[in-house]
Amino acid sequence: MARQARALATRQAVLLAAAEVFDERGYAAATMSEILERAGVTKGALYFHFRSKEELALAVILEGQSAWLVTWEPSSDSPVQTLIDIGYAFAHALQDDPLVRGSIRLTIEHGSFTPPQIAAYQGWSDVARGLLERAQEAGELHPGIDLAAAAAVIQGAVTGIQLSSQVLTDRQDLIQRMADLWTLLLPGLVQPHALARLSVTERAPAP
Amino acid sequence: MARQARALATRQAVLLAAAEVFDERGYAAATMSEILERAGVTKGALYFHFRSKEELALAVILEGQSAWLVTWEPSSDSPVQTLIDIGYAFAHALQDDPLVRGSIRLTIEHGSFTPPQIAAYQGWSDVARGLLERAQEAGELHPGIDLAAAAAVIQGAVTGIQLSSQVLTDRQDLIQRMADLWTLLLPGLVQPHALARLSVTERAPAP
DNA sequence: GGCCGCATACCGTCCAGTAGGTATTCTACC
DNA sequence: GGTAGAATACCTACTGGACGGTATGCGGCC
Repeated sequence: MARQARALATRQAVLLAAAEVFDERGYAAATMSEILERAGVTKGALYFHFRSKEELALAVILEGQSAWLVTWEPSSDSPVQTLIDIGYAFAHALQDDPLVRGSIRLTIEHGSFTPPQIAAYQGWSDVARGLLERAQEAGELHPGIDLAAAAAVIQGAVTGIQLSSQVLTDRQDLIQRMADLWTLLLPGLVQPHALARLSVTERAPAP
Repeated sequence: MARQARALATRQAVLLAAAEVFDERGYAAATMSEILERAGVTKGALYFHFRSKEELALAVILEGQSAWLVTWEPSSDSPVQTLIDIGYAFAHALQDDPLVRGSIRLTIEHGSFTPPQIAAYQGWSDVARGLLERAQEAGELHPGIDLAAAAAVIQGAVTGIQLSSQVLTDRQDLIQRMADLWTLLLPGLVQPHALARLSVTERAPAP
């Protein structure tokens, strides 16, 4: 066994560099050479840790997903408030964490990695769906809401808003766009009495 | 001068094949060889009409945009109804028109073509914004709505829903997802009396 | 001293783009 | 209304370079 610390360090360096390059160029346009260069690592080192470009990309996707899931700790408020908070946490991860950025770009770029992509989309939907179920049980939603449909809409809207914000302002207005989304979306979802208790804009500025 | 009919035909064949391949593989992973093969055209012919791969992609983007804009004729109803109808027209174009599909994929895949991409995103926003302005003048919207923000949210949501639908179901549930979006979104946007007159689901089945 | 972790040099493939020639179609003039 | 010749449209064969991946060698921590 005895995994050496140095090995882990270079593995992380490669992963980080790969995430950056994949985020900037996309999978196909990214070259191993640029990843090597940015990681300050040679080809042998990289191919010792990852057997192919595709395996490296898959690793970026998975690491990015877990890296961002780690940051999510459910707030004790209403389920809908938790959903909103998750959205903002996701937004900040997208702004700050290169691994998450790379992971998202590879996920959005469909083509080569169908299974993990579907998992990522479905994962978001499932989280939203679960929270909406709890909200429905708590009587916070309008009656007759189709939970699966609502969860899918939220997942899609978040995806698209993130993408638009990236293209148009390099994600600088992402937080504002999320607030606008909730402002527009919540009245059709939650009942007024629950709506009044929600904080649509971000509550605590990121530390 | 004297554009020959045959030339136009091959140009169209190339454009169509390119749109298909770009749609399936993305810009970087698409190869000219596959485009040639699918178009039934040789390299010389292609490079006579398009000087480079990038120029070909730009042509696909532009043709796709105009191809889809052509189909849009404003209905005489309320501005918001027009917005809904445009959404459905766009959805059908995405399902049926290869040029539109390819154009959208190249647009979403940011990287090489920044100006036309921004134009595409902005264009959608501007159309939505204009219709919302008219709706506001007609007193159909809630007071205090931020038009620019609402337009941006709608544009982003449509983008994301289209993308999710593509990845998860190859756009088969796109129409349903659009209906779900409007169901959830409109209550936060338009006043009840206007809402009652809107048809959220698609009105006339596509011919 | 043995194996983990990495370095270097190299290979086969494939791809965008080009050079030059050939076919097709239009124009002009008889 | 037929034909020269010019412009347009297209074809074939090729090139140079870059890319992902591998074979083999080597140094340092157990």
